[in-house]
Amino acid sequence: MITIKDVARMSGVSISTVSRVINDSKPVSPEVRKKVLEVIEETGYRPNEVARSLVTRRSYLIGVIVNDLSNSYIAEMVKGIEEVGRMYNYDILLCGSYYDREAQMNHLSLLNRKQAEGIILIGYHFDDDLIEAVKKNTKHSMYFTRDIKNDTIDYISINSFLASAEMTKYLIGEGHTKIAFLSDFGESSTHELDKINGYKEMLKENNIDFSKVYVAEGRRYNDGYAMATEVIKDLGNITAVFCANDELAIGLINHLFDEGYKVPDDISVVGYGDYKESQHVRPTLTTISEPFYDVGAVTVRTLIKKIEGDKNAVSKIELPYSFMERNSVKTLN
Amino acid sequence: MITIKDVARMSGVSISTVSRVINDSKPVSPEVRKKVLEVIEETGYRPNEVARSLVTRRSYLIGVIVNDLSNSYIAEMVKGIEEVGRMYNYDILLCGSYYDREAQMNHLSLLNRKQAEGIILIGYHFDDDLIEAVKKNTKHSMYFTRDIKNDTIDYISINSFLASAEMTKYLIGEGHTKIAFLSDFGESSTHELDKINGYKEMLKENNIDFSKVYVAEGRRYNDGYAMATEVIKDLGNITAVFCANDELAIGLINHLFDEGYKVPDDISVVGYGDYKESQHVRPTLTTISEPFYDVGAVTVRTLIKKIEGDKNAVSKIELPYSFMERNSVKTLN
DNA sequence: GGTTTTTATGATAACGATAAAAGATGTTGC
DNA sequence: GCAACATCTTTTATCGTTATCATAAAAACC
Repeated sequence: MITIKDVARMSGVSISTVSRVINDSKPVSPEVRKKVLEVIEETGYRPNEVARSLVTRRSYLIGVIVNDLSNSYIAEMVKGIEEVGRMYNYDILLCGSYYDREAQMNHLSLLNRKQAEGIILIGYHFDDDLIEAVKKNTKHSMYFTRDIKNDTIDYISINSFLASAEMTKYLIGEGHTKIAFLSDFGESSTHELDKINGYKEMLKENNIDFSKVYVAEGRRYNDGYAMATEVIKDLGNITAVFCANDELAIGLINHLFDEGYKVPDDISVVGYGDYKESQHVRPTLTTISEPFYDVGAVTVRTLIKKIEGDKNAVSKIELPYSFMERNSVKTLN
Repeated sequence: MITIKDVARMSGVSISTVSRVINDSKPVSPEVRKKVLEVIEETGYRPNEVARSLVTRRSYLIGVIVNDLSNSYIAEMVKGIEEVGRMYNYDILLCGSYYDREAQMNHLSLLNRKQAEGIILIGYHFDDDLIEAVKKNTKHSMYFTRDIKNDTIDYISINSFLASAEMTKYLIGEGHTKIAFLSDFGESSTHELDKINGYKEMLKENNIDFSKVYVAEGRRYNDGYAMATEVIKDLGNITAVFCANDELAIGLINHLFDEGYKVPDDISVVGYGDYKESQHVRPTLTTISEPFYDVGAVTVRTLIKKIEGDKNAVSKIELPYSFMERNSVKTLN
């Protein structure tokens, strides 16, 4: 390993001078600069960032704790984080925690020891003590999405209450009055609760008495697939199912298909999130588009602003959603 | 920030003693140990890994350079890398390069400066000079998958020639003789070339004269979608299309569907890779299962072995594939 | 032309930890 | 009782940088 010392020796100057050339921090005479750069070029010298970090007290490291990278929307967010983070010269240390609290705690501690300058938590169900630990140990942090009990933390999200209400309104507009909602974890997070509330509120506003909330075991494809048996039982009573996320919806639609029912002819199904997959299934899925890439991008940008001392960095942001009409809803009127 | 110095002062011992307690590296008397641990507990002291790295010359950092994280199979591999890497106490620094050579070079340089102990490249089309740069600057590296011109580098892959031949054999067994192959980048990488060769070889073995290779613009959904127009033109002449990857296949199937053609009734389509999506579409896709999670896991495990000095670490591994029969092929005999 | 100011460079002390050598204390053996 | 040894602890050097301070040389001033 070649160090700054070697470069100094080989160019016949002191290490301070080499450091100056590298960082452009103080004036250096043209001849000396040229010589030093030549030696650097020749030797392929690269400054050791570990040593640099130690003395500058900057790591340019952002830790991302994420439950499951195999979720397509999470991958999309991470992509946004990585890409924008890198634009600002920050590196992304990825930590997969797979819904395990102990793993999350370990990652937090690790990121701390590694001198990470900020932490992004992606997921829904963070325990209070995890959040306390983050607040206590980390200078800067951001969350996606906000959690039910902690409104003091900084987050980027979208207004799921409004989005959900708009989707419900659309279904009503298409002539549906018997609309069920398929929730993932029920009312355990603000985000999910908002969706249910938006749905119920819009029904109320339209003087529709009927409402029904299914609660799936989880939020993945299989959980939606499993719920189809319930939905099939109720086929006479409902004409549409509003699913809390696209994966649930696709699982549901597929199981209905496998049992011989057609969407949207036999029943309409809509999703939420606009995961990449929702354009790749047939029928294409009518859904709410959450801009996951942008969420990641804005999250990391805000975090970097905070790291760099911007006191005015707005840190509770709701990004706009959009409504994506596709082919999974039947018009009844 | 509380340092080892503070802990030493507060426990009334030298910093070396504190270091020993932390690392269990040399004997420390029970009373002293207890006292030090108390102080650590009280103060919430966490050793600074940056400083530690500098002196131990270990970073426990593995860099992953990946073209596009929004590919579901890549996300799955990264998951395997992250999870197994962490098992062995290594951290994963994620670098997205989006098919940009300059970005790849920058990442390489960055990982070097950060003292990464190993690098994993995930993708297909790495330039020779990138690979040269990796070989020159990095002690240890692994690739997925192997590249056409560089057989000196270490990789984990699957035997795509055999896999492709097996799939072709299956189609022939189902009575197909007019089988087309939809390639992604043509013959630009060993991996892709092997597939084409496996397909052609099996046709030859069965004395089938007909062969036809479409070359798509890229390897994503849209590229498959676009190719449907070509396929439709040939509908009288071919009965099956073997796609180089699942995303291409799904795009193709969907466009066929959108134009009123049914798979597998009007034409059979098979894929390659067993991406998560292939179970979530209807019809479900018959395909070759590449164990992406395992590929990631084995890749990182092998890399760690090399880092830790295991001279015998086998570094050109082909993992077993498996054949997944689903519902996208029509039996003709 | 001597003093002051500017500009370029070098020497040295950090940063927060580990590791090797040296020192202090206590224990054992004969 | 003193040498020899084991056990624990401190001292000191080091990792590869940057930052501060000091110094030498050159430029500017009147």
